[in-house]
Amino acid sequence: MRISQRGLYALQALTVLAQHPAGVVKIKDIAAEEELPEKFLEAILLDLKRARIVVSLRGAHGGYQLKRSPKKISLGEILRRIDGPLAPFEDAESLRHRVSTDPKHRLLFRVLLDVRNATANILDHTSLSDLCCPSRN
Amino acid sequence: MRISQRGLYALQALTVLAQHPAGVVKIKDIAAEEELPEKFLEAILLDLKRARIVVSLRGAHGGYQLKRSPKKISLGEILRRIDGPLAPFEDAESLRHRVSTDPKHRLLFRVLLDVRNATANILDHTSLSDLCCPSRN
DNA sequence: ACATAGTCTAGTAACTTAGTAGACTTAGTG
DNA sequence: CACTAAGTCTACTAAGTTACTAGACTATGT
Repeated sequence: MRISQRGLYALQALTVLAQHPAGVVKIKDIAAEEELPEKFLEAILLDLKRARIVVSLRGAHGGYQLKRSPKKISLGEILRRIDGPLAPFEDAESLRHRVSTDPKHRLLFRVLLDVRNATANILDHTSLSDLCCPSRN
Repeated sequence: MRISQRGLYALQALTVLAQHPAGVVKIKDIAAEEELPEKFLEAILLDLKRARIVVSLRGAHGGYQLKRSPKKISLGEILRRIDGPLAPFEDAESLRHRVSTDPKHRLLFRVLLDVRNATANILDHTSLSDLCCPSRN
């Protein structure tokens, strides 16, 4: 896997929200705090909303907040949503179809699967709260 | 990190070479055996040659062979050469420059570093011989 | 000299990424 | 009710990357 700018921005934005557990935060404020391009961030937050990671309030005094406790939101969940599967290869299927013929390929696939699992293990066991407030875990 | 077609092809080609320890193998034969686009493979092998992973012989009866024992060539070395660093982010520097300001970023960087290390540990400890001839390790 | 096989330079079509522009909708305030 | 602040949606685009291909060149064995 590879984390895109989009993915990185998502993580940054969500840590900002994690640090404002009380109320909603405006896109503009998130963008300002983390120095992210506002319009781009807009699209990212919309995506995170559809993924039910954040909720939004429209109109004056609107903004975003986390839908769940930061403890319950893992980096794995976020990055899978934004950047797709955590595996080091495009899609498992195109790899898997080669596997049948040659035992070499099966072994290679196994190794790449191990890489994915190692990555997922870390990312799925690290939450937003681990990032922004390690004291109050 | 993300393994490109190029990286995958490189691994496939090298396992073919690993299975012909005796002599040289022609690009055409490697391409045929693994069903890879010949001209593309050509460029990849040239790259692997510059990386001193394979050696070539020109002229009639030319071809490629591994420069070292398959046991001594790790997937990490190959993929780093073809696809760049094994880390899940573009370049460490652009991430590192944010780190200074906010402790959040330091923690994020740490997690991503853990991912890279986990990936590297697997890939650097798996060799070509692990892929193609697990019996005679 | 001729055939065979690697080398090198270029280019290109398709796709992805990282945005931007601008109109539209919703909700609070006076 | 008008105004304003804020999210939503559609569409576009510039730049870069990827996965190739074409074709001329060079080296080697017979």
